[in-house]
Amino acid sequence: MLDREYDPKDIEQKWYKLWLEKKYFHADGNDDAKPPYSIVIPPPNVTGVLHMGHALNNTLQDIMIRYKRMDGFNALWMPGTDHAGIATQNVVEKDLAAKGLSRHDLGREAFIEEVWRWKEKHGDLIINQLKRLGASCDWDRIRFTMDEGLSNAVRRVFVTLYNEGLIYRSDYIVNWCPRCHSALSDLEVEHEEEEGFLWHIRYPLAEGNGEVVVATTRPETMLGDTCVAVNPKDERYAGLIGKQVVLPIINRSVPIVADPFVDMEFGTGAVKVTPAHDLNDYEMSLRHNLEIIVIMDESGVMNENAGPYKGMDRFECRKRLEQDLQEQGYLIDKTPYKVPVGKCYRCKTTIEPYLSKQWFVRAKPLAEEAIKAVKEGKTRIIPKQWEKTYYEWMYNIRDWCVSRQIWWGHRIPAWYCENCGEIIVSEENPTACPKCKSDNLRQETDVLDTWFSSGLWPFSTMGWPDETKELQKFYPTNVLITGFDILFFWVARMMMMGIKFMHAVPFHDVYLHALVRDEQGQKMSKSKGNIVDPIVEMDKYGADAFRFALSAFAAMGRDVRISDKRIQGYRFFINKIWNAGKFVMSNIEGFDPRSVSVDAGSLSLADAWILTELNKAIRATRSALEEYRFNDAADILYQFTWHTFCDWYIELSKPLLNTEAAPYTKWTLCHVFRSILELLHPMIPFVTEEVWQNLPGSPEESIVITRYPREDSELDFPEKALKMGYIIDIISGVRSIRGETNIPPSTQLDIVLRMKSKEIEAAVSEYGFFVRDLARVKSIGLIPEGAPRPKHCALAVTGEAEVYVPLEGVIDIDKEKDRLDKQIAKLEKELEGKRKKLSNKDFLQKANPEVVEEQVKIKDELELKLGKLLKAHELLEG
RNA sequence: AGGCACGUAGCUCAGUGGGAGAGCACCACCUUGACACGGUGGGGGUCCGGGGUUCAAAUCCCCGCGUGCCUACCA
Repeated sequence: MLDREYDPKDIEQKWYKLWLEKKYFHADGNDDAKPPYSIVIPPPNVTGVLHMGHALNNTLQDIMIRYKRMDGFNALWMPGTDHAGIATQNVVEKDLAAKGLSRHDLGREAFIEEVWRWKEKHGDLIINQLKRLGASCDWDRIRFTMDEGLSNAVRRVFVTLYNEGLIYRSDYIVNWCPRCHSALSDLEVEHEEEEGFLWHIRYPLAEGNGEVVVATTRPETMLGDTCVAVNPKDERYAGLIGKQVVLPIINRSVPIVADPFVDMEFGTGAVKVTPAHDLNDYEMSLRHNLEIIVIMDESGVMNENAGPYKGMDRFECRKRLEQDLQEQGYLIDKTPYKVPVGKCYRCKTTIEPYLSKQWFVRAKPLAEEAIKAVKEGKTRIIPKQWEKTYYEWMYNIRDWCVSRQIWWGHRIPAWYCENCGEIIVSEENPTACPKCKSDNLRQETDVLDTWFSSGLWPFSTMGWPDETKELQKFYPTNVLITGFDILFFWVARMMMMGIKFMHAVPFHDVYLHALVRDEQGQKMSKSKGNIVDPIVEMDKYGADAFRFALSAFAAMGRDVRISDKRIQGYRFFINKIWNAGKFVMSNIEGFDPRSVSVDAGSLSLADAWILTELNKAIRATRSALEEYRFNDAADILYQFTWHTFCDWYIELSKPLLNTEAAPYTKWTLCHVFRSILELLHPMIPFVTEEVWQNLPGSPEESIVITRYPREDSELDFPEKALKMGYIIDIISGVRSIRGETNIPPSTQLDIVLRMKSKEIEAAVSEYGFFVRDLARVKSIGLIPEGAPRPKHCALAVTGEAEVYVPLEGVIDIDKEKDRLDKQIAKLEKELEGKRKKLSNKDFLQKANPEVVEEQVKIKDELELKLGKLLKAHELLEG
């Protein structure tokens, strides 16, 4: 028997523990009887804490995997965490800093050990939070991107790509974070517009009196200028090309060159060129064989090439330089200007374009295959609108900078021979240079971008490069569920790597869900203080309510707006289920569902109706889940559970439970309610298990492994369901009159019905008690069609009946007149539109005949209803 | 600069060619033996503006206006 109120806390823990003990979540690699179904988790950062995005993402995955598991699949949900190079290193460095230490104090090896210790200590926090959410991952298989197996995969991939010329090492301008002291890929830079300035600076000619004025948003880079460029077509500067100008302050002479890249319209049409600190300038320097001068160190501090500014931070330098230029008369103009600025996605520090030697993946050839796979439908991107974004990025893909100057991560398997300069890239640590046999080898200190290893996730987690039974069975995975924000970061790279190394796409479907925002649609951030903490929500309302809220809002627009209040709303839904459970249980005590065999003949109208409705709900839910329409699935089940089952069927069952048909009603109550729990289980696993366990005659030891409901044609009774529908309409009609004319619920009514057909009249005669009970009616009179209408009555017109409620002595007749007036006005407006449409010759000629027919039918119905209402109004007059 | 979305009831959003919908909020009534975390009934909308296609447009097309987001080597 269930407690008075539903209390999630103990119940959630109890069941999750049992599910683990029973190993329900474990997918058996040797089970060949069931078809496989697999999902790999987007691995959260090992240092992470569960946020709303994780909660949404993992709830959706759990819904799919639980659904498929129940539906007879060998379902594998592969879990794990990501080592998150920069993020994790930052966290541990911060921790050290609190003790007054830097990573350099420890040295590389000791620092890495420290990170591992940190991981051991805090790494399972987010895993436990996922368990709290109810995630049914196969925890026996949990992986970490730095595990030995996965690290081997990384090495294999790196070496293979290098040997095929798809990885190369080169000097290039990269996005440098002066705070993280590392290069970043293009994707790891966030672009923002900042309020800045456009400075106009005078560069005097080396010989003679002329000058060239350049415009720049970053005056400090002037110190590294190696030329000034103008457009060859620009007549203003035609005579100056080839001459020298002198850089103010540092008095270095640089040439004026002509390059078509220069936009004549912008600024003065003359560009200062700083090859070491700007990508365009770098490329221009290659075209003109220019000198390259690096003016900052890796912390963004000016170096010896900056002359008097050496040792200053880049922004301090800008200020001082501006002052000096001003004083010495070189600064001509300074106007406010919106400047695009790149920021480090980890620490928001302004990125410095910086010339350095880095490792790159040649992305184009890999991208081509990844594009093809989607074009050919081998992988579907859902919703489809994202396909275009995917193509757009893939077509314009640039080489991927994969080296990072940090310590935590997969160290690049490359060695440099100190003797002959040979580069050795190998899976095994080399002992001697293959070229000069020297053993004086130095290993590359850079590590790989975290996304490099994440890109291998769908197959590295399954044991690749070994040929495992898991790979054979579960690769490609069925679906990847993730946020659209990492479409390029992760999805695109898994596609490239999966196709390259497995010769098959990593997943058949990619479902991209929205980002979670706050009530006002704002991105959640600590600084805004608008963070909704999943753990807090689960503490307050339970994991089920929280999960249901997430699935209900999953596909609404592009954002998921979550608020405490909405979660509370679904908490009420959980409680509703609980209470329905209490009702069902108390009424079927001692009843064995297996003692009854149901058939069309034995079932009452209400039983037949709800069973038919159940079939509809099953069909709709399944198709919603198959198409990842999580919100639809949630809506359908919310509606069916609350309004169809609780509001109508439970109420209808009450009178039935006192009749001799009671066993059938008990059976139906039990069957439908059990089905509801099973249908809902993937979304709200805990409460459904608790209630389900209390129902008699459950086929399995847990709802987790019971069969997901399927449509049952044996339990489909459309004719009876239709009749039940008519009776429901009559009840609604009476209630409506009662409500609108303010007849108190305590007043028992006498009503008179006039039915369209004998058949329905018979049904109403047999099941009049439904109307009496649910509409609080004392007596039901039946009059034949064509018989005179009773006087002083309120009228409700349904499809199959006219419902008369005598009002004399019951309420104010005028109120009923008002009510009818309103309905008449509404109908007349509608009718007018229809008549107009149907008198339009063009419509009759050109519209689809079925449409015309339907419109005529609607018009007839409206007219009939209107006629009855007008008549009723007349009768009220007396 | 280009791209992708979005603009429907007070709020959050469904609906995507033929009778304007849901949840929450609101109003009225109701302590009926599953549930007041409840029940019953109800009010509320120039479907952003303008033009076009069509017999018919919230729905398709174009142009505005507004709002998000993504991409980009605009000094």
